[in-house]
Amino acid sequence: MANLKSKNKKEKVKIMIPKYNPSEIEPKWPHFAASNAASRGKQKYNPSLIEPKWQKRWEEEGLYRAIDFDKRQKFYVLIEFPYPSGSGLHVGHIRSWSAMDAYSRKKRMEGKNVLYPIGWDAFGLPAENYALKMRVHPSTIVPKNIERFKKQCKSLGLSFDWSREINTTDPKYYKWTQWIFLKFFEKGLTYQADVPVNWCPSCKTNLADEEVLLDGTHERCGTKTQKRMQKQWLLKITKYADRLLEDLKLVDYSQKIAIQQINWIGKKEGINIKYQIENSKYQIECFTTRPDTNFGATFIVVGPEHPLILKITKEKHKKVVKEYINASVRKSEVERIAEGRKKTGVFTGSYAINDLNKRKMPIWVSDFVLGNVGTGAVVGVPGHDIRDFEFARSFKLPIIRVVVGKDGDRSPITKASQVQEEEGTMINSDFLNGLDIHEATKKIMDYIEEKGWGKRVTVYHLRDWVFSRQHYWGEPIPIVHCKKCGAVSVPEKDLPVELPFLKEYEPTGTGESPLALAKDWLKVKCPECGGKARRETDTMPNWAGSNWYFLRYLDPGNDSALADKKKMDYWMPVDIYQGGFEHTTLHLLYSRFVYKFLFDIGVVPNPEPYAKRRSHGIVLGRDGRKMSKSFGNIINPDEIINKFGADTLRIYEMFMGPFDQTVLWSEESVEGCFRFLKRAWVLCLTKISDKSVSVKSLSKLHRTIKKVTEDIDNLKYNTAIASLMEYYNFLSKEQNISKDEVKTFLLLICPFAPHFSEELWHALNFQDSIHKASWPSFKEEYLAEKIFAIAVQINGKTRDVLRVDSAHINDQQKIEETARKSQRVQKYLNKRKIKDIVYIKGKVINFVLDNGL
RNA sequence: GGGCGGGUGGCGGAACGGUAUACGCGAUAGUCUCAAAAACUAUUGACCGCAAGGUCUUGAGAGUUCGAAUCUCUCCUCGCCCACCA
Repeated sequence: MANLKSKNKKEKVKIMIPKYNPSEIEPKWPHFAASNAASRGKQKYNPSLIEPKWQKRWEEEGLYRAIDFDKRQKFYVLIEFPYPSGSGLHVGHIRSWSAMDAYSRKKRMEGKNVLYPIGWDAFGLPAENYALKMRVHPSTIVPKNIERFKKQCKSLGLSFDWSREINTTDPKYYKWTQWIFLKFFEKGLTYQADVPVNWCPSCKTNLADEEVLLDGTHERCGTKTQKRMQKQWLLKITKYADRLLEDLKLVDYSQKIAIQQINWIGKKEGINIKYQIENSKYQIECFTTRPDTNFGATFIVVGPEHPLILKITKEKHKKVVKEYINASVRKSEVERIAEGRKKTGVFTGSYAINDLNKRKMPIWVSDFVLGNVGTGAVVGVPGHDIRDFEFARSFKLPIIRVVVGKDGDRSPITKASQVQEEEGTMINSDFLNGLDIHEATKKIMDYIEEKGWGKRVTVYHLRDWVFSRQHYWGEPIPIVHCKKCGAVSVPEKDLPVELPFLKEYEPTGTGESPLALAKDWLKVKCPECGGKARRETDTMPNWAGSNWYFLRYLDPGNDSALADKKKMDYWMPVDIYQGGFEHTTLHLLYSRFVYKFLFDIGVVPNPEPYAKRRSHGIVLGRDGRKMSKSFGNIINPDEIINKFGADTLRIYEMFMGPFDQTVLWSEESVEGCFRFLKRAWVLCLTKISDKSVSVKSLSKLHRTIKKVTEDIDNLKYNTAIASLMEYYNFLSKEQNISKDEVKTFLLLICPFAPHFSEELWHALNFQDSIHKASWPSFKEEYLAEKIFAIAVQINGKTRDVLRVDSAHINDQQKIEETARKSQRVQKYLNKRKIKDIVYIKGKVINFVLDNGL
């Protein structure tokens, strides 16, 4: 792997860098052997000839290597590393990577030491399933897929630093994935607990949520899945909930992403209230964010998983309650969805007492109450909660109104639409009467706490992270189970715990991981007592390797740490992280959590891994549907490259629409981009003269520089390309164009079309690579227009346009006079009173007329 | 049910208080050709008009403004994510 011979590599690189001399390399491509810049003008634009040539040169020269500790300012550009699927690169990958490639190239030209790396996220279910389907071992199929991806990446001319390539399935890599797990274990942030999992009764295996279709069936066999409990490893991400929320202030994420994370963490302030059960030693605790409505509580509902149920159920109700519990556990997602909001439930025969008004509230069991939300029990306030209202209606429980909304209606509530309000005043609530609901909430919380009936709590929507899978193709969890010592961590020196090679790796049917079949591998001595012990057989989820991969790029060969501290000091945090919106609440949040943990134990230098995060829109098929084999609308990038070349594909993917929005694929538009490059090719080779550049041309040139510069910075690629096209159109209409203009045009387009521009750059007799050149800068003095077009409006409608020299644009009087002289304007001004004249410098002069006509 | 985005020509989209429809696609006509393709040139929001010119137009409706696609409110509609979250 890439980490082996770093010493050798350095030497090699030295030898491999020849002086950049195009004439020397020409003979390798006989097609160009005799050509010079002038005769090349007759040469048609042929990407299949020039693209492989430059890709080879760039690689030989190591043009895109990032250099540790370089004096230039560092800039770390990160894309989500792909899962190397069997179907090869997707146009969606290319969109994201070309965009960041353009970004990286521009940053390099601006003098930054850019790190733009790539690697492979190759563990996980898709790889395992694909291997099962093809009847090959994942360890043989994964390298093949990687090869294919790599080849495709290279044919696109992406400026990745290949010397830092990583692979999550490499034991040298996952040694550190396991090491991180051990640190979590050591710090008490992992635990094992029974968690509901999806069970396929036909395949006799647990399934990940991704494998269960919306209708609750197993995607591969179509059998209805069931929920059942299984012991799993969990990570305590909830301990970091507050910091994950707070520290969003430290980073620049697009608003959409930040909001989604905030909602996902879902911090809520509320109160846990304990209700005494009548004639019983038990109390039942309910969480609520609306204690102000508690005088309106008329019943209590507990979820079927609630531990107290059978203890508090009266004898004559026990049979019915047990049946209900069993039925609801067996109920699949499908059935729940099919039921919609229809409420079911059974009465336990017990009552709880509301201390506030001594009301007896019947205790019911219903599956609309979820075991893992709040306390698993709710206090029913049917007057002001829709679900409670529906439940009360189904079982004829009393409904009391305790809040009146703005309309002041005090009649009893009979419709769901009358329930719930954001503003209102308390009624029927003793000492709360007349208070605004927000004041009332505060007052009653104080009161309940004072009386000792309950306690304020903060709850989160975020749950602890289920971190184990019963599948083969993942990192083994480095834990040993000993009868005497319990779960013991594998000593650090014994890492990695390598994944044993198993010929048969299909799910076992017992719910245990296939690793349980590796009999020899299983048996170990307990690291603590030396007694007989057994390895943990669960593997990690596919998120495990991607939690920290961006650190490994900094030091891919390190065998004594996940990465050298000094290198992390230099490179972290990631300056911009670009990826799919679908990862906002999973990968993005998880990896922030892991990074924060590593920060706490002194491994990484800062509290947040990504300074900036942006996401892109997905690419849909031409039919407007998601690209998928079953729709037959998948675009194969290789075909596009063969037909039009990588540069056309890259330009098109940037031009197709706003980067952050969903876009449709269009073959015709790809051709349009190809035509653009073809025309520009001819222009650059044929039209150059020695004539000096006109003021008008300079102005257009500098405005284009400004536009492209800013658009790339803001990820507005579609308008960047549009302005390059506009600039081409402008140049093509000029009689003569100068070498300087062509030069700048090439510099501006080179982040998007790196081969095209490199070839023409050399045709213009520049010696070194265009990608080592400096990014062009614009001068304010040239930006200013010489002639302003000022719209003359009558009551806001444009009637004429004046052409005014920039020297006169401050002279309102003169502009007014000229405007009045215009025939088109006079027609309207005639016989009408001018009420007002508004002049906006250089833009508009508006005559406001009396409308009394 | 909740959250977040959108709705502009035949299509993808620009503009985001100041000349709506940049750029590209498509379409129409022409040049070249025996012919076609390619390439090039011109036209291309709708309606009225021979023309000059005029009227209308950014999902619908109201409002703010000298001026609104852009800001505010109401409604319609499409997409994505989450969802019996107490």
